[in-house]
Amino acid sequence: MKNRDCRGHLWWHGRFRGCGYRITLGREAILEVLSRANQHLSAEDIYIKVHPMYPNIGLTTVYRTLDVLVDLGLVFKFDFGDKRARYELAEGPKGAHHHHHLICTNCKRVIDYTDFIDEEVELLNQTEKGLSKKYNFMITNHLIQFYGLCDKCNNKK
Amino acid sequence: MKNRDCRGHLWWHGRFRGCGYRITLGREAILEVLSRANQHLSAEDIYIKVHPMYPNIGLTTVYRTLDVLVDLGLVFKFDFGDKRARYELAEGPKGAHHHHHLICTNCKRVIDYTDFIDEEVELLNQTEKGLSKKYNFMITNHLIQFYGLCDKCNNKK
DNA sequence: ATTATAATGATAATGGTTGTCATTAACAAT
DNA sequence: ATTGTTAATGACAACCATTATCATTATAAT
Ligand SMILES: [Mn+2]
Ligand SMILES: [Mn+2]
Ligand SMILES: [Zn+2]
Ligand SMILES: [Zn+2]
Repeated sequence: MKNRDCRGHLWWHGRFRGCGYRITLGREAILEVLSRANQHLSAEDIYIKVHPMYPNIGLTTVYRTLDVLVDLGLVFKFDFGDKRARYELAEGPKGAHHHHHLICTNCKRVIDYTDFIDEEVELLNQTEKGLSKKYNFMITNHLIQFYGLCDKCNNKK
Repeated sequence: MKNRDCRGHLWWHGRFRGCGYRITLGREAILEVLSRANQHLSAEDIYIKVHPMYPNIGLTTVYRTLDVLVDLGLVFKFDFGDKRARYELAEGPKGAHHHHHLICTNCKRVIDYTDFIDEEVELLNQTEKGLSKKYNFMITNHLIQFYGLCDKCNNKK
């Protein structure tokens, strides 16, 4: 019975209810899968992983729930160049764990990194501030991906 | 008769031939369209714009040519969240014009910005160097996009 | 328990992109 | 200029992730 507060609610229930969304078994199962996963799951990945605990779920519901979660900012949706969207929890019970990505253009491996160097955090803040002012643009989020060859693919050359 | 060198070759012919690719009318037309465009074109956009100067071209050829151009690094392929890929010349006769993007999550407008603040360039270099060492990852490119609300959409609230 | 309606799931449809294959065009060799 | 090799093309079909539809069910307020 983890990740529950004193009223038996999961950490995301409040945010959900606050926006008029209902708590359903399917949504519980999908969020359970997302919070357990440490990879970047596709909609079908999630659909398959949810089946054992909730066999009646439909793939359509997975897509719809993911849309809601993305809208709420609870989940990030990524495009890593394979043809399907990839989803990843934006924040968990322990809080946010924002990170950036290294993507190998050869083997398509994706490496998360959260260990930003100080300069990177500082630069991002300054850049966002500068851009906001210059273009009168309210920045709420960013996507930063570095492409290249991972250690394995680089050694093969 | 612009963008030609003394032998009547367009600027990209050398790179093309060097990789064993042939110069065809369709490819000339597609690159012409790409170099004239100042927006982010979809494959179909390009197909339509090429028609007047080369009516027999097929959409398949547009896709295939774009694949080649992306492989050669002459064109960048982007995903801005609408369902189609967007293409943009990576370098022209005047050289590269790398830039980053501001994307309005409301009206989907995309703003290019090349006027990096000095710190941004410096920080990017440092970050790439740090990541390369830490993960033994050879970085060849990066994608940086800021999401939020553009001036118009922000004022409507 | 009743009620209003959000959510679901089976299914069909959509649409951007890719595969197939016979034909054509590019270009190196002659 | 002619020929031969083969990359490139285009019409068309197929693919497949994602959406739309709609009758049914489950949620939560009353
Ligand atoms: Mn990640
Ligand atoms: Mn751009
Ligand atoms: Zn790799
Ligand atoms: Zn906007």
